[in-house]
Parts: sequence; structure tokens; C-alpha cells
Amino acid sequence: MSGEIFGLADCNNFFVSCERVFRPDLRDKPVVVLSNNDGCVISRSNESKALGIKMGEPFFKIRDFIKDNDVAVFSSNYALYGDMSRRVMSMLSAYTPRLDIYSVDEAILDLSGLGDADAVRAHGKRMVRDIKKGIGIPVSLGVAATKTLAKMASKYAKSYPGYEGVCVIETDSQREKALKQFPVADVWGIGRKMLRTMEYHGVRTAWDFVCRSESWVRREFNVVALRTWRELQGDSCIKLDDLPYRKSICVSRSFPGQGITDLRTLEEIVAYFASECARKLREQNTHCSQILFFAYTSRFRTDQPGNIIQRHLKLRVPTNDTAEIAHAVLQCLREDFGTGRYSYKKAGVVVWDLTSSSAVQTVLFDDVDRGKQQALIKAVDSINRKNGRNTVKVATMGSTKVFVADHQYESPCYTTRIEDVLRLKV
DNA sequence: TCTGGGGTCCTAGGACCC
DNA sequence: TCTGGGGTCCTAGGACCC
Repeated sequence: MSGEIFGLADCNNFFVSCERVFRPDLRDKPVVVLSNNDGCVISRSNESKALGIKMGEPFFKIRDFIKDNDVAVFSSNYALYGDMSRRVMSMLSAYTPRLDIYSVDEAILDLSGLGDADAVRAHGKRMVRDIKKGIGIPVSLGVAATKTLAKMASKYAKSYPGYEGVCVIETDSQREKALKQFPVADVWGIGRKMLRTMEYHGVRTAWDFVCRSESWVRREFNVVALRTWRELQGDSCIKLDDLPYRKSICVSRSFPGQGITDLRTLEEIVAYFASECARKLREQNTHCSQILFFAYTSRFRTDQPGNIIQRHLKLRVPTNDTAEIAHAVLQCLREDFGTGRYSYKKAGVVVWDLTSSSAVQTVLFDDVDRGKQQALIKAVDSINRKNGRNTVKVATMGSTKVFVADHQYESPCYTTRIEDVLRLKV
């Protein structure tokens, strides 16, 4: 194969697969993983998919169905998934000179220059086998001349066991055959809205889509769709951002039950959001120049007074200081909280407009001693690294765990907490 | 009773300027 | 009251992704 070749590696049913690594008894059984607060289904094993359980389905609606069908249920355990993801990515990076991590369970590999399709396939199969053996996570690899085609190939790799986890699209006739069998709804970049227009025009498969003219795509959609259309033709035009850091960081939660009506409680939570944002900023060596704070009442309750708090803050000097960000958002919260007649179901803090910490523009008349502030941050971070997160924290966060989310079905942190490491019986 | 969390990119429209 | 044309920049919201 010549020219640029992309591999898209995708972990199968990632969260479920992570749980199964430590619960081999659940192999071949229906399993689901729930979102925060056990709200809805966010990962399903093949058996659960076969039972008809939908992605994003609210848990309370299918509780009985799950019991009747003996489906194993897990609350989400992000410490476990994050750690497993790092392991997979680290192994993937051994099979390519360039790895772009696209999401927690997906990455794009540069597989150019490996030789003919057979050689690429052999390389991929070795990789899939090694990861399964070394970590226990099943991975599918799609290979093609564009990222969108590679993504499609990875879905074929996943659905046909005969491929042994690897599907390579090389020739035009292979591409045509693959496109003809592929529902346009499953194409990377085509969502609900675009699908409606596609259906209206009788476009059902990816092949129907590529057969339309460029001007038709432009007219009916936009430049994003045009790029997807080109990619499906084999013309690579989607660039992935290779910034070494994220452009925005968001920490938010929905609250279980009736929500939160008490200012003091919400203050503690918001202080926690702010400190997480600041910690993540420092982790990737960035400062933020803008902050967004929001809090909403339930959008499903029409019988109660609703409120939406949304405040934007622009900073004169970029920061990644916990106390500074916390102070700013807490002030917004106190001003806009209302009188306690609202019950807030969701809140969050977003920081964006990020710059590298090494290039922070200061102002001449600053009311903060930035040198002292950085020294304090450094000291706090080093204590927390040694003694665990939030050993030192802002006082507003309080001393107790401020909100206990519903996590009825949480699995142990097998890989990140020493008490949870599996013991072998001998 | 109970409905996730964290991202990116694009675009239309307003504000402002000449 | 009527009332140009063109450019830039910013932002909110939409659409998409996992």
C-alpha cells in the first residue's frame, strides 16, 4: 500500500470490556455500564445490544427488563477506565511512529510504509493479539487511506470474527463494496440532523452518499459534510488537532434525587469543580483566560420554578490557581443563587481560552503577586501528589464528601487502589 | 421517584469600523 | 422618514463525536 495509510484502533465496548477483565465470569453474558448517578446506559456488551438495550437509555425505565434478563450492571468507574485506557494507548504506541489519541477508547495510527496490504494486516493482527493478551481488552483495527474509511473498516473488523480484529480497505473495489453495505447513519460525522435530510433524499448507504455530486452536498449541508464526502472517496482531508493540550476543560455533574436547594452545599460542590479545573489546567501546563460557571434546575420538571445561571468571566491575567478560580465562581454563585426556592439538578465550571503556562502575559498593575502564587501552588501540588488528591484544598470544599452520587453497582478500582488489587488463592 | 460527562468545530448574526 | 457597501471580530448556539 502506498501513500498515507491510517489505522483506527477502537476498543470494543470499552467500559464493559474493562469490567470484564476482572470478572471473567461475565464473558458471553449481557453486561451494561451506567453513567454517573446510575442515570442511563453508556456501554453495552454485544449480548446487551442483542437484547435491544439502547445506548443512553434511562436506567429506571429498564430496571425490570434488566432483572428479568439477568443483565450484569455496573456503575461507571472512571478511575479504572482511565487507567486501562492509558495501558492500551501505551501498547498501541509501540506499533506506530505516530499515535493520535482521539478519545478514551480510540486512537489513530500512522501505518504508512509498512508494505503491501498483507504486511499491514499481519502487523495489525499482531497488535490486536498482543493487547488482548497483555491487557485483556479486545481492540478492532480498521485500515484505509482516510480516517473516515478507517473508521468504517474498524466497524467491519468488529462485526466479522473472521477478520480477527483487522479490516484493511485497499483497492477501489473493496472500498465500493464496503460503502454499499454501510448505512449512511453509521458514517463518522453524520449525525441525527443530517440523517433526516439524507433519508428525505433517499440516501441510505454510504455509497448512495458518495454517488451524489459535490454541489449537492454543498447545497444540502456544509463544509463539514463535504469533508466527510471527500474522505469516503478516498481523499484524505480531515486533520486532527495535534495541540499538546485541550482547548477547554469542563467539570460538571448532575445531582441525584431532588437536586440541591441549599447554597452552602452547592458552594462546596462548585469549589470542588473549580479546583478540579485548576488541577487539570496545571496537569497539562496551561493557564485559562476565561471561565464559565453554570447551574440549572431540572429540564424535565415543569411543576417547579426553574432557573438558569450562566456567567462568563474574563480574566485580566491568565491563571491556573485553584483559589483564584474558586473565588471567582463562588462569587457568581452567591450573586445568582436566588432565595433557595430553586432546586438545582446540574452545575459545572468550564475554563477555556487556554495558553501555555510558559507564555503567560502579565499586566503591569496586578493585584496578585504571581510569583508568590505560583510558589504556593507548587507546594500544594507536591503535597497532594505525595499524600493523595485534596489533602490540601480550598476551605469552601468542606471536610466531608459533599455529595454522594448514586453508585450502587460500582466495581473495585482494581488497578489504581492498593486495597482493591485482586488476590490470588493458592 | 429516577434521564451522563467531556470534548471539537462551524456558522449565523450582531457590533463595530471605514 | 427615507438611508451603502464591505470588512473584521466576537459570540452563542448547533451539530457532531465518544
